[in-house]
Amino acid sequence: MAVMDVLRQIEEKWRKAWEEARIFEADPDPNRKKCMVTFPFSYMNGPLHVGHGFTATRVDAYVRFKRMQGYNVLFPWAWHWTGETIAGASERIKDGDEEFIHALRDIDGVSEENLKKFVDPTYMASYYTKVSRKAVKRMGFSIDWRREFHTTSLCPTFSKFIEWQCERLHEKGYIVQGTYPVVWCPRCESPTGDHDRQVGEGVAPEEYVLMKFKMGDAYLPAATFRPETIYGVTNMWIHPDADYVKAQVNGEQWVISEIAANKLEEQKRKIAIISKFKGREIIGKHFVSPLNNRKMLVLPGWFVSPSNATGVVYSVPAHAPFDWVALRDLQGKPELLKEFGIDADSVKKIQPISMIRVDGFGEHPAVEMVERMGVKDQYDLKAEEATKLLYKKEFHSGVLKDICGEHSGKMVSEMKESLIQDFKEKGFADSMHDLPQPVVCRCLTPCVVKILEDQWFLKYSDEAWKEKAKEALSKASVYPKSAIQWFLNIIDWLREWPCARKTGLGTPLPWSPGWIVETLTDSTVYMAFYTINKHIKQYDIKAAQLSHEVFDYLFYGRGDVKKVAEKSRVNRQVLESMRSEFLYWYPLDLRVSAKELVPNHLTFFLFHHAALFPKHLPKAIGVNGVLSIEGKKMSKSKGNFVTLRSALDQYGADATRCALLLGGEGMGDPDWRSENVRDVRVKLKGFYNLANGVIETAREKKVGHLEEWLISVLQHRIKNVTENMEVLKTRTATENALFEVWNDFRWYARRKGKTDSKVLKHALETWVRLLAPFAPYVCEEIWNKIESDDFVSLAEWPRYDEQKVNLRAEEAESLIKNVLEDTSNILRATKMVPKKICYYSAAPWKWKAYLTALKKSTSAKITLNDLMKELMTHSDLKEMAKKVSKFARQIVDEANQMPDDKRNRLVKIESVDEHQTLREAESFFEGEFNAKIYVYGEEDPQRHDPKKKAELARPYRPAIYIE
RNA sequence: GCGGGGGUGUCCGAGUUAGGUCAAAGGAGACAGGCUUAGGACCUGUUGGCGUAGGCCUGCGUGGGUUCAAGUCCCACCCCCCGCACCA
Repeated sequence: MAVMDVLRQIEEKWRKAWEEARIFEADPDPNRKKCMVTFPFSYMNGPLHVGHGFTATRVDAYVRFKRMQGYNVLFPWAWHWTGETIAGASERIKDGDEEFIHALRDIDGVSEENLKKFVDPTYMASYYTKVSRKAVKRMGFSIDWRREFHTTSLCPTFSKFIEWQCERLHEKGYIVQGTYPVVWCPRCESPTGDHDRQVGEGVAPEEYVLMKFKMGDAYLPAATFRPETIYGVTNMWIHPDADYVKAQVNGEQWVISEIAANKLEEQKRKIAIISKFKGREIIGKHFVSPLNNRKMLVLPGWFVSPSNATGVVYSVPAHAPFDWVALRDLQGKPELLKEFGIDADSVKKIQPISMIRVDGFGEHPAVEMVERMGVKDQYDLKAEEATKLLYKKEFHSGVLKDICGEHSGKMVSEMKESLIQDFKEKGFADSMHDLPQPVVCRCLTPCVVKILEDQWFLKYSDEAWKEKAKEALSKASVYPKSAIQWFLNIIDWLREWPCARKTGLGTPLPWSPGWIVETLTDSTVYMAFYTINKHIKQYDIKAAQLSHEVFDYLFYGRGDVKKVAEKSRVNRQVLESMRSEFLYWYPLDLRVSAKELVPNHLTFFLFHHAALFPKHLPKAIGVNGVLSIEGKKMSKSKGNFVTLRSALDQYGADATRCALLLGGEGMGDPDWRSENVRDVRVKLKGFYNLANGVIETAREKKVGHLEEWLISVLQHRIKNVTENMEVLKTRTATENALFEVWNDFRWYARRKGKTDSKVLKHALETWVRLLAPFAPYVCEEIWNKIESDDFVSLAEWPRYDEQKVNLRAEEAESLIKNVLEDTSNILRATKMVPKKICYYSAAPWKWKAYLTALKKSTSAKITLNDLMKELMTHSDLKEMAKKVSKFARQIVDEANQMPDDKRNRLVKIESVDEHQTLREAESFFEGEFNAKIYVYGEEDPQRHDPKKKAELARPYRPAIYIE
């Protein structure tokens, strides 16, 4: 039968068997230690892919491992429907977005019939939930499905839980109202996030400082990021052909571009247009500096963009390359000024005013920069680059010169904020938000910045809350440890987080109609809901019954059960059982996610647990890398998107699981390569065959050296896999459980020449259990053939048994490996075809000297002198002092440099019977080298030793002679 | 820019916390042999270079340094990936 068929049948068989036996359903059991592990519910706007599979398989492997260790393990599952994306996807289908529909049809495998129904977001979500649930089951994840749910008001009982959660946060002052600038689509009437943009990904609103220069009865609010340069102003730039307005802005008259006036209306300004005109109409007029009433000219600047901030720009030619080039353009071409009726001389007279000192530049950095880079004129693209470079330089290392009044002598980078503050207080400055680059919504509408009022925020800026989150973090184990610093940085960096939106699926904010709880907010403490959802479903408890009092009782033990039961009409015993179930399972023992959730979900998870469940803080957090596909980032549009289902169809569950697990651990990004997965599949089939062979042929009861060796090394594998699993090093664990053990078996077979030992079958029992968390299906099948009665999924995890460790057997085996290697090496170097190979084991006195040296070097480095002194206290050695001293010279360095654990091991086992060990391996060596093997003691008078090799023998290093 | 993670042999990928067992696990690929004969199957071995005796040389991003000894420690530099907010 083909590989796939056998494995597929096995999978089907055991998936059903597990389901029927309900072995993954977990109920509280006070006699057993519990372990609750979760995987973040995934968003159902598409099918699960192998990226989900990677993290989830790590979770399941851990869960299975813990279950086998005897823990009462709960692994629940749920689905995330909250947010705008599903609704947005439906919208795109309604609009007939071909590219999008194509992706759903070809990658997700959605039928035409279903596609039509996708215009209903609820249908879409439930469709993907159904498909994904099937894939999750096929993967062999050991889930208690009785606790399953999905989010949003479409699951009213869960919605009630979210309401409760929000109320409690609100009460504690962690949800507050505030006002914030956002990128806004006027057509969609909602904020436009990065993913919803056609143009302008990554563009965020920036706050421009507006320096207000008086011009007649109005102000020219010039927009800048560098308000400190006001000390170097020489003139104003206005685009002559752009549309400007004079407008009443919050009680003042401003001259700004018409576009700017519209923008300001979205930013909480009261705007009344007084007049409209082209820019040229104010060119040639004078304005004054707010600092000292210095009079300056408004000049034509064609580089000015009316759609950037106010469309009014002040000129600092000493420090701004654009300003200098534009001024130079006018000075060099007086004819440009004619049409504006400006006197060319007065423009010629304008000199750059130097006001920042910066290393590497003289008086006028902008002038130098323009010359260095050869910027031709204000239309030259290099002007932009020059501006950026100089800005950076002056910001980081610039110092304000004496003409800057009270700010003189200060570093630009250090005084900027306080200067803005100061100017605003004095009424010289104002500000506005704008986008540094154009942003266009997916609906093709250009976006603006809108100041949103009365939004609801999670107050992550709260210092006390941050402290609690950090404490929660410090109490949790984090795997890998290197993620801790990242979490700490994120906790510090987090500020207000908008926690409600106007559109999309979700739970309405209970106290503020029209707002819907945002997706990251409703996914912070929902794991607590798993503990009680079993009862909610079992007893058909309705949402209306789940009042805040009920949750308060369940989670906090607040109130009188009798009254709570009466009021909610939930049976009292049920309530009590829910309460104790929560107390049993919570806190969470482990939550694992990909690292992309560190800056948001996982940190929020900590914050919210610290706020709502301070007595039930998560015990551990696992973070892993993000899976790529054939070396590239997974993406539907690029076509390299692998759904879990397609992986299962092609490779089966065990291979998919193992390939994912072997892909990586820690924060490194694993890679999915179909070639690899195929190889893993073949490997697993090989394992299956090997195991069957061992089971069928086992009959030899005799336990010899090699059997002892195998059982001994197996102990190290057990220890290794166990220790790595404890810290979620799933890759290392899988690698050891699959390949390293395999190699042990292989070496055994090679040495022994046959595989009919019962010990081998016994070792297989251990091996199968070690591998079961990773490849549960095939292991279940083999286990069944060995044991027949129980599930390997419930079998006892192998225990490291120090009694079974046989260091002497291990050293003896490593001696054989070394001799094998040395012999091969000699054969390679000499290109001989051996007829006869002689091995000479080291003489007893050498062993004695060797062990003396090792023991002596345990505590401190030894010298040749010291060693000799000690050796000479033995009369037998003293008789052969010359030989001994020659030998001692050889071993003193070896003893000193030997790693401690190896030295300890050798000291502990005293010595191996080298001669005997080699004798026993004679037939093995004969088979390997196809030559006659002779084993002698180095001082054996009968030895065949024409080249006098025997005396070279050292402990663990027999001398070799080949002919 | 800020923050996090990385750069290892043909490729993937351990090892770096505690320097020596490291020419460097394991897997893949390649090569050779077996099996058997067309199957991308299975088993075994080899896989940095050199070498007529178990050795030597070169090597873990680059350049320095510490040490008897460095992939592992210190300093400087270069390069790659990821996150940076109203979005799941």
